[in-house]
Amino acid sequence: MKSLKYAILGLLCRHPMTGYEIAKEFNFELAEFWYANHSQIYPELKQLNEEGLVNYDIEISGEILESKRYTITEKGHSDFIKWLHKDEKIQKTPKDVFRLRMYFSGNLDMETRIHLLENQRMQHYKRLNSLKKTFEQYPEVPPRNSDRFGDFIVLRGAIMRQENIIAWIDECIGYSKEDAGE
Amino acid sequence: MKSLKYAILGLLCRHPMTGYEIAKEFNFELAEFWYANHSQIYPELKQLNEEGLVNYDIEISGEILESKRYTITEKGHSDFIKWLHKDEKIQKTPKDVFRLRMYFSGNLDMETRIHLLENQRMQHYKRLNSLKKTFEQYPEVPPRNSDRFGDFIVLRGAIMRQENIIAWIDECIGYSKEDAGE
DNA sequence: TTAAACATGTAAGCTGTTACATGATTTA
DNA sequence: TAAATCATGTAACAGCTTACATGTTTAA
Repeated sequence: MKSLKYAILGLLCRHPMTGYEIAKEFNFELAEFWYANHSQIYPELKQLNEEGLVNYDIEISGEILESKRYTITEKGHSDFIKWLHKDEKIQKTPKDVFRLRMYFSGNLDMETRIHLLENQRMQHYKRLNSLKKTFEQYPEVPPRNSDRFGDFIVLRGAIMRQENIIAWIDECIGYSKEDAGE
Repeated sequence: MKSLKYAILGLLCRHPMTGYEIAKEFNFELAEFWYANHSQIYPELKQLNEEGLVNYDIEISGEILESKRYTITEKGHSDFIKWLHKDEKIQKTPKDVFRLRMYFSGNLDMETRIHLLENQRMQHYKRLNSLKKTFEQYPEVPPRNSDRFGDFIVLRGAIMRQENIIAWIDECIGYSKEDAGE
C-alpha cells in the first residue's frame, strides 16, 4: 500500500519540512485519519531520498543542532499526483475493540454494560468537543482549491464520525435500559 | 492488547468451535468490526491451549480428515469475563486512506475529485445495502441477554457508520460542486 | 537551572498479510 | 471428474509500537 510514503509526499507538496515537523503534523492535525511516529518517519524519509523522491538541505539552529529540511523532487511530485488520481477499493472496516466487547455483551449484567457504554460516551463526547473547537477556525468553507479545503472536509468528516459513534452508543444505552420482555 | 485472544475466547464462550469455523466467523459476520486469517488463528489457538485457556478434542470426518474442536476452560472463561469488564480508553481514530487522499485533494481538478468521491460513494452504498439485507433478519430487538443482542447492536452500528460515511461523501460532493467564489 | 521542546536516529518485538504447503471430502 | 469447501499448519515480509540512545536549544 505504501500510504505513509504518500502521506509524507503530500505534506512536502505543500512546503519543505523537517522530519520533526512531519511527525508533529502526524500527531496533531492529521491524527484524525492518519498518524505515524518519528521512528517510522525518519527511516521512510531516508528511503524516499534514496529513491530520488525527496532532497534535503541541512539547517543549523544555534551552534550545533542540525535539522534536515526535505523538499519534494519533480519525480516525487509526479509520483504523488499519480497516486492521488487512483480509484481505490473501500478499505476493510477498521477493527474496533469496543464493538468487539459489545458483540459479547450478552455475558455482562446490565449495570456493567451501561457503565461501559457511558464511559465510552463520555470520552467520545470530549473528543467531539475538541474537534468542534478546532472547527471554529473555519467560519466558512475555504476556497475549493486551497489546502485548507482539504483540512476542512476531513475535519468535518471527523466531527460527523464522532457524532455518529455517540448516536450509536446512545441507541445501545437505550436498548439496554428498555424494560420490555423482562 | 491481545484482542485476538479475547475475540477467540468470546466466540468459544458461545459454543465449541474448530479453527476453521472461527476463521469463517472472522471473515463473515464479525468482519464489520473484527477479522483475522487462519494463519493467525491456528497459532493463537495453539498458544491458548498451552496457556490452559482452551482444550480440544479431535473429530474425524470421513476416513482420515481431522479437525480440532476447541472448548473454553474455566480459566479461559474467567480470563475473558475479566477482560470484558474493563473500561478502556477510546482507541485512536483508525487510519483512512481515502480521507488522506481527500486531505490532499487541493491538488486535484474538480472533475477528478468528484469522480473519486462518487466512486467511493457507490462502493459504500453497496456495502450499506448488504448490511441492511442482513439486518432484515432482525424484525425486532433480540432479548438483551441473548448472544443475538450483541450481534444486533454491532450490526446496527455498522449500518449507522456506513450511512454516516455516505453523508460525509455527499457533503464533500456538495462543497466541490458549489460555484460560489469562482 | 530545569523542564519542555527541538532534533535525529536505531533496535526489538508484536500484529497482521500474503504466500507457501498439503491433503480430504463433498457437491455439481 | 473437477471445483468448491473442509481442514490445518508454517514462513516471509510489511507495518507499526515501544523502548533505547543521544544531544541541543529555548523558555519559564
